[in-house]
Amino acid sequence: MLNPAGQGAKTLGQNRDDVRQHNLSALLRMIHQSGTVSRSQLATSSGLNRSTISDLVSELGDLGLVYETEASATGVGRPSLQVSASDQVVAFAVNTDVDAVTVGVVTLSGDVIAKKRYPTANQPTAEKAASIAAKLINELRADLKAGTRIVGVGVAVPGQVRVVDGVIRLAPHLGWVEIPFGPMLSQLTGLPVYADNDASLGCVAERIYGNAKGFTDVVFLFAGSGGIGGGVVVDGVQLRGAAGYAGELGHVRISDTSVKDYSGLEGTLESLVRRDDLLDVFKLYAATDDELLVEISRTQTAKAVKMIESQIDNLAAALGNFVNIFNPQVIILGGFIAGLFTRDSERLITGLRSNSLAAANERVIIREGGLGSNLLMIGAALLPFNELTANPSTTRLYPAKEKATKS
Amino acid sequence: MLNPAGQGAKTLGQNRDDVRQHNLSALLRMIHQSGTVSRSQLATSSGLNRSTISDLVSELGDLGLVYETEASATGVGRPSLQVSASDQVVAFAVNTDVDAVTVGVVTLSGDVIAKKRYPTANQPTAEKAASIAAKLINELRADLKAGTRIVGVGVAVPGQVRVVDGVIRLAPHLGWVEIPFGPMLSQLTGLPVYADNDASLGCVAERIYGNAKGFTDVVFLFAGSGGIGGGVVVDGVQLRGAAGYAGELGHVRISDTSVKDYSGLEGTLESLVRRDDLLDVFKLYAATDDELLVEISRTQTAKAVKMIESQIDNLAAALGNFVNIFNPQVIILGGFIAGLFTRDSERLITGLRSNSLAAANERVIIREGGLGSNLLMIGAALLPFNELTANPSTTRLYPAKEKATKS
DNA sequence: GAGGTTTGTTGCCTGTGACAACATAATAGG
DNA sequence: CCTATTATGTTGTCACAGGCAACAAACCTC
Repeated sequence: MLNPAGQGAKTLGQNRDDVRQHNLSALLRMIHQSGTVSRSQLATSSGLNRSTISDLVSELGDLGLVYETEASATGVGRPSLQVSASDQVVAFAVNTDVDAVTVGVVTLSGDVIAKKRYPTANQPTAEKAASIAAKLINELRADLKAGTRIVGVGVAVPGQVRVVDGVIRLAPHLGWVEIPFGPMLSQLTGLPVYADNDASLGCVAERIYGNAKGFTDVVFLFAGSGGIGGGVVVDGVQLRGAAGYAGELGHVRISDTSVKDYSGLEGTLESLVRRDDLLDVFKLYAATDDELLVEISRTQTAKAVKMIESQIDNLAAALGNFVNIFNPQVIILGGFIAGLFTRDSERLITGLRSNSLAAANERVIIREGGLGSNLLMIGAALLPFNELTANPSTTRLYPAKEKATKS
Repeated sequence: MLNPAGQGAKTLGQNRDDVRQHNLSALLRMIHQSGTVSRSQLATSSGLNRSTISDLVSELGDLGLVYETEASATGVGRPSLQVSASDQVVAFAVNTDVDAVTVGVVTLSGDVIAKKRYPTANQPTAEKAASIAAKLINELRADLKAGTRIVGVGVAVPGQVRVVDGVIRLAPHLGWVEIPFGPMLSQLTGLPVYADNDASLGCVAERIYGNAKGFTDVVFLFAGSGGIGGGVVVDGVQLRGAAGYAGELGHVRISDTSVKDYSGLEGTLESLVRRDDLLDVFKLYAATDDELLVEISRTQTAKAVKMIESQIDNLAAALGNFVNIFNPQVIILGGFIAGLFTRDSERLITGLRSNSLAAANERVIIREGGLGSNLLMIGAALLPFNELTANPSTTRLYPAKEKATKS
């Protein structure tokens, strides 16, 4: 069919062929997002006929993307076949951070089956990071079971990424400017590489697998050692903006102060809610996220309490803005700001209410993230998987071993 | 076909029937948005075959929604038939404001063919406003040419509207709280009534007919006597949020000050960029928008200049936030803030740049709105027209005259 | 007026999903 | 244990939408 012109249209493709592709894509997406679904469930939630589902699923099976198993009977009637996403189809997930490059292997069924972290002394240069990532990918690729097929590589970057071509425009903590990271890594690995902002990917991951599962309007805020990043899902679709830089929620100005954040902007959320400030009052010079969370939850020092309260108030002001702007169903907090929320959720909620319109804030749910340390692996892998689910029958897959070897 | 599950999916409708409906809808939307298009243009931009276009357009013609005219030849080859949206199909547009209720008649072809303004002494109650609107609608309906068919009524409200059922949750300037305005007006007129926030509708109108035409990512900011409203289009789709309250850009906090806006929120854009403050320094007690714009552009008083500069700086801070959040292609300014922009565009742009990330702001275009006083009429009429374009063959149309009368 | 070009029209064809009938596998109840 | 009921998978047929090719029509250029 044909996309509605002007309204979110990209291509106005033809019709006859596209119906089939569209339905294949929709089914594969459902299966991917659920991991395992029964055929009958696919039929009811898609509205397609049983016979059509049968036909489409078998085509996905022929493509090696899904497989069917007989279900243990659960109720009256003939038990429906269970359709599962293949775990023979994988994507590599890459996260380039200040202190390490991490690469994981994620299956289409949603599991992180391998992960390697390569610590770096200081911020690596982009060339260094790319070669580390390529090395880890090749190692992990060699360890894959024979028959495994690779969709591609997804990269989660703490900075602004031009999504169309994988160029990193600016990653302040890494000191990277205008780096064609996607093409570089693609050349080194021979695989298609997709890149996006880390927090945006985290948001989508939380929406599909985490604590925002089932919601269509999500605001995600993640605070790490490298400042505060954000991601937004609007009506089930990731907010990207004209060039893919949308969702920079940490750099939203909420105050007149001239304190600068890591990107040089004044009075922003990121400049006022700082991990380092907390470490200072706790007199810690370095700490893991877990240690910091413990400290936030138990401290009673007047000075520390005051700092925490001030950060909660600033966070509340920013969240109020996001509620006015997006009217989300759920706000997901990750990193140490989740600790601020659990420390004094009432203060945060009160502050949020006083900074936003009642109509918009009355039903908002605030939650911690649910994916923990696998967040960015799962998020980054969604990039190649989205390519696959969009075009199930035409996306090229790559073999586990580059050259034929006896195994 | 089938909407991609989870990704912006509402209903997962069937397939076979829907293709036709979908294509009809897409064509009608193209025709509606362009006013007049050639068949060959429809074919190329939709990707459908000539013969299919012919078939679909003739069906739209049978439905009385479009008509074809022979084109004057423009180049080589047989001239393509021009397809135009019917001006026999109309919608009523209603705007309830502090000092008046305005009702217009807008054709599917995009023209405002009639408009009546009914001034009110103070803020009207909702009942009063509904009965005025109904009275004006009935008067305008009686004047319609025989054969005209009515799609419905669209209402633009300065406040938060629950879009699904047309309930006005809060319209601070009007003093309305929890008013089922849509159902009220529907009962009085016997027509389907749709309602939405005025600025959101203005944004969509500017995108389709005004200075944001052709862009997919738009931020719209409108400042009137009743504060500052906003609307956003993301990837060609209006930002609505979970319940339809999204886009309240005027209530975004950008400062620590405790100045309150009309909704009681502190330090927001609306509290800092105020029409009344400008009137004060100009020593005007009341002024039309045009008078105010003239004053803004020509004043040289030190006090007034300072006020204008301060407002520009605050506006720039807010726009910087929106650029970081949405990464839009274009920002449209309406009302007196458009005057701030033309007064000193350089200051505004400099301020915007210092408040946003370079990657996101480097290509942003700032413009005034292009629809003038018809903005809200065109915007409100889009609500019923969207219903029609979504379901061209099933939407019920209403006759101009309620009862058969000899004419 | 002839040739080239673009578009509308017509009849036929293909692919896709719906549908109905039947087969299969479970539960429920006696 | 057998039958009735329910829900699902499978198969063959059918309807329908859009593609396609051939032809006709309307324009331009020379």
